[in-house]
Amino acid sequence: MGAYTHMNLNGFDLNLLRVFDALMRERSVTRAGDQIGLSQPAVSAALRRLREILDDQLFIRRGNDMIPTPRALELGSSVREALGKIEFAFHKRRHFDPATMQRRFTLLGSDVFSMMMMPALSRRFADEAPGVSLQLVDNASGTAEKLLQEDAVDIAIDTELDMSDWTSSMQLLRAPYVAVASADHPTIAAAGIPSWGTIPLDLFCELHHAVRSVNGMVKCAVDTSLARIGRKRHVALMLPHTLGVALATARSLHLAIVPRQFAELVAPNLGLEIYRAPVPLPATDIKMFWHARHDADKGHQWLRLQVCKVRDEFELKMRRRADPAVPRLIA
DNA sequence: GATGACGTGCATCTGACGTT
DNA sequence: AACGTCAGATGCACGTCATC
Repeated sequence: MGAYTHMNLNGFDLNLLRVFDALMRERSVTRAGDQIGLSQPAVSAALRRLREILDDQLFIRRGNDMIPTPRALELGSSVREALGKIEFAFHKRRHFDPATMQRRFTLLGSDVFSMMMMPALSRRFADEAPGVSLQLVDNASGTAEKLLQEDAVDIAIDTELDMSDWTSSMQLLRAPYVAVASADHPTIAAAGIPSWGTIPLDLFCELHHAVRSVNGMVKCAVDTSLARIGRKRHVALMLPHTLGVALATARSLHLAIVPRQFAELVAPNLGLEIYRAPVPLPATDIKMFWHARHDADKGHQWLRLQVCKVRDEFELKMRRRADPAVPRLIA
């Protein structure tokens, strides 16, 4: 840090930062040039000058990929942030008004997110930004990163993903897990387990489970926890959506592990009862991801703010309903 | 007008990688 | 192993532009 404090910027071509940023994004000299309107030799020459100035290779060629050095990775986010601020300063509108915004926002999220957030989000948009249309696409395909890069979606709501460094993100929810079963499940009733009671381990493993799985693979924290103590559960039903799992569970003798917020939302309407699992179930962090190119976009900022507000409202509503002993839902 | 910086297009070399 | 393909690096000639 100290070395930069006295860095002389006289004669430093700030366009080199655009080249650097494009290289960080594209990992290719040719594609970086395409992106910022320069030829490949021009980008190559700019990279040579950057290497001289920073005394670092910055990108090392491996096949058809340009791998950033630790120094480049260290600089990447700072350069993006600086360029974002410059772009923002040049393009910001003096008076941003959601009421006059004409735009379509596409969000990527699960049916759980859809049920928890979309009704309130849609109300907010109808009230404050009537010219904006919202679309939620299912995240079952597992291609969030690709869709963000292609600008096919504005925001992806998902669990902690191994995203590229061109994404920005923020924590949205912490989702603990609970077990749900039909409120008149005879075996659970016979065992005398109250609502929010813990299902005994033997019974937990004997009951048939319904799980959400988009690709037929079942790899949940509950299975890991069971395996650790030499036990396993019987998965009898796999469905691609959590709501489908909840509906099937309500109308069968199955047991399901679902996010707690979702369980609390649907249990009263579906005739489900909520229980605790006999093994520890680590909570999942749900994050909001977007492309860093939208960091300074006023409309996008407003969208992100609305998602956070709806999240806060939802949290408040669920805390009012919940047992005071229940821990906070949001990290 | 001379000069320097920086761009382009083109040719060529080089290395990685996939295919045969 | 040989070959083709792809993409980055480099050098060259030349054009444009700003500055002196």
